Amino acid sequence: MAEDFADRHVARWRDHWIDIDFDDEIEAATVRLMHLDRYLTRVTRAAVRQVGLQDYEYETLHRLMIRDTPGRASPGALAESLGVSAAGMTGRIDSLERAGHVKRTPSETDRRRVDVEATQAGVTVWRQAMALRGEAEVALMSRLTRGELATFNRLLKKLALYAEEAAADQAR
Amino acid sequence: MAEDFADRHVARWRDHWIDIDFDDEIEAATVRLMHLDRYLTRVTRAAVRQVGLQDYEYETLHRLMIRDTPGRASPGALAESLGVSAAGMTGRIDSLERAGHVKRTPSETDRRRVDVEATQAGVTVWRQAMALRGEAEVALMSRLTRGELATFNRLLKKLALYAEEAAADQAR
DNA sequence: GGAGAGTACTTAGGTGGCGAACTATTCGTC
DNA sequence: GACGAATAGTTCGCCACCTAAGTACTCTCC
Repeated sequence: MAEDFADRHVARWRDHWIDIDFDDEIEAATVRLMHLDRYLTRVTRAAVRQVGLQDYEYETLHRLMIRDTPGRASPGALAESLGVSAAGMTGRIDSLERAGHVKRTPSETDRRRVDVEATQAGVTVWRQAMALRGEAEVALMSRLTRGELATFNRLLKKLALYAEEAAADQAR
Repeated sequence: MAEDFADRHVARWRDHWIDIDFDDEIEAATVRLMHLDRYLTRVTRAAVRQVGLQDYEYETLHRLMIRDTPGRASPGALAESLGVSAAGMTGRIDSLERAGHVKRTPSETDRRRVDVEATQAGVTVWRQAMALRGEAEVALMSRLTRGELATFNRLLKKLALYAEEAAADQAR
């Protein structure tokens, strides 16, 4: 197989870490993982632009839709799951509301609360972006055979479980 | 194996994509990949804070160090490889220069150019952050056996090669 | 049942980053 | 060898996001 970015990176850097434990395989895996994420981010951005959304608008709409209560959430919960501050969330919702992709409804049971709900227009534009994005993901992942993809997922899951655990520990 | 975030995500969403091709394995792999990247980003941020750097300062210093001409680059090249605008780069270098981690030297051959060079202090602080970050990466990747890690890398590389190619095509 | 702690969201003020215009220099070509 | 195009970097105005403070409620418990 040809050299990729990570191979070149590791070859260049093996010598610079005489004093710190530097593991070629681990470094290469990390670099590739981050590289792939960047690629997916770029692809998503392209899809999002095509349907006329800002990145942050799509991201917010997306998180709103993939909840267990799809299309409906409190600003706080949304902010939390997006890793954005509550103040930042207010701004995002303002923008989405102005564009008509989302609407605020005051809660009736608790007057401090607000419900954010995706409008029909919001759902439509989100699904358009998702479809475009999905195509690019399929194109990428199709480089693996079904068997390889299954293996890949099994290994990713082992790592993901650890990451979830570690993140939960840290939050404690 | 226990359920992870991606399993729950896919289970929840299988029903919502009756009209668009939705592949469980591909979706799970994508979600896990992005999740892991987030984890690595968070871990890096923690390491960076410990040595008293801002995220963007570390990132810049890091990119400066992992070039083929380590510790030395033009602002333009740096901006390009960081995916940051030239204007943004000016700001980052200003900040790093003020902190004494980097210094600007006008080029002698081409008077439009400037060289950015890491100072001794900059290299030291970067290496401290790297060491901390490396520990976390090893902890994560150690969840895989050596054999699994090799397989993981082989699959990642297939995807990475495609991503590089696709990105190059798009730039054309 | 009312004071104080806690919660949900918004407003205010400051910062990094972006696109576009600007400055200074070099290259290409006639 | 001189003029226009290209290139490197910086400055400027704007925008999203952050932290901290503010507003408006609800909950706890004496």
